Amino acid sequence: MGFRTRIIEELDLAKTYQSGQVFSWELIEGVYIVPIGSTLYELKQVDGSRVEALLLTNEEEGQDEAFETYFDLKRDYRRIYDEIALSHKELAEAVERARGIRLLKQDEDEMLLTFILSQNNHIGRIKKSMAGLKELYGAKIGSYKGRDFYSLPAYETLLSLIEKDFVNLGAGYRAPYLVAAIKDLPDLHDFLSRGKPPTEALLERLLEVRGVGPKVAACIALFGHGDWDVFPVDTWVKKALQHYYGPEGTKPAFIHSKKREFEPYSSLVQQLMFYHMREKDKDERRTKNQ
DNA sequence: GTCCAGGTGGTCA
DNA sequence: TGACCACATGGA
Repeated sequence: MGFRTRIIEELDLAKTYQSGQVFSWELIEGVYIVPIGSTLYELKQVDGSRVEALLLTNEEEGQDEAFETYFDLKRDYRRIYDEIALSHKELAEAVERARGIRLLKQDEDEMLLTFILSQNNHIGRIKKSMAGLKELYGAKIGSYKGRDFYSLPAYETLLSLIEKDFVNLGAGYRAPYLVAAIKDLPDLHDFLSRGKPPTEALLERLLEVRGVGPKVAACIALFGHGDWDVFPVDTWVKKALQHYYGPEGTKPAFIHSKKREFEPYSSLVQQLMFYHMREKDKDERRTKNQ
């Protein structure tokens, strides 16, 4: 089957790209090159909310379904954004700013490695490390305007890597965490092969991986497994909580009760808080430097 | 030079 | 539990 081009509604590429959930896209001369498994797509924003997708690699069985899963195409985001703005008035501005962001369902192993790498790190450096890992040890899946794209390395290859290899990729003190997490992958896969676990059980299992704490576990559950009932709290979401709810906004008990209020969309609320605070910060820096 | 980043592990009270 | 610190790295 497969398609040459298709249109996606309710998707803003730039916002999604900058919402801190995806580290594998490349922005090249105004278009986004998006790898999904071993398939490569070129995505172009045709208007405010519509995107045209073009297949760059060979047609393969099942890739349409993979594409739909990746972009979460069955969910009605317009309605969900409206609902969030309606039931949480304080978030209205953040909702309008973030509208167009979709929550991507990405490869679970890639999310594990990516978010272990993300702790106390910058998005640009996370991207660089992951791109280097793929380029050095993965398989080439395609190219665009002279730029080559690579898959995540095979498990056997990952297993052969040592701490030094990850240090060379800029992983810093997280290198041993990555090595340990890779060793844990077969058992993790075994755990998951018994059927999709409830979010709480998945989080609990992920927390057993060295270098994975509550925040990283929540991100893996969300972006790798599509669990929407999580609420990852990082430095930016902390700033947002303080911004909206004052000093007690960052207390664990308060966060927990807020998360409950945001359900079943707590993950999307978290995402738009993250995006809103970062964009607000960028705006403030821009005006300051004038 | 200093600060900070999609935090976590370890220690101590 | 909660508060504190160290952690490797490089861009702003």
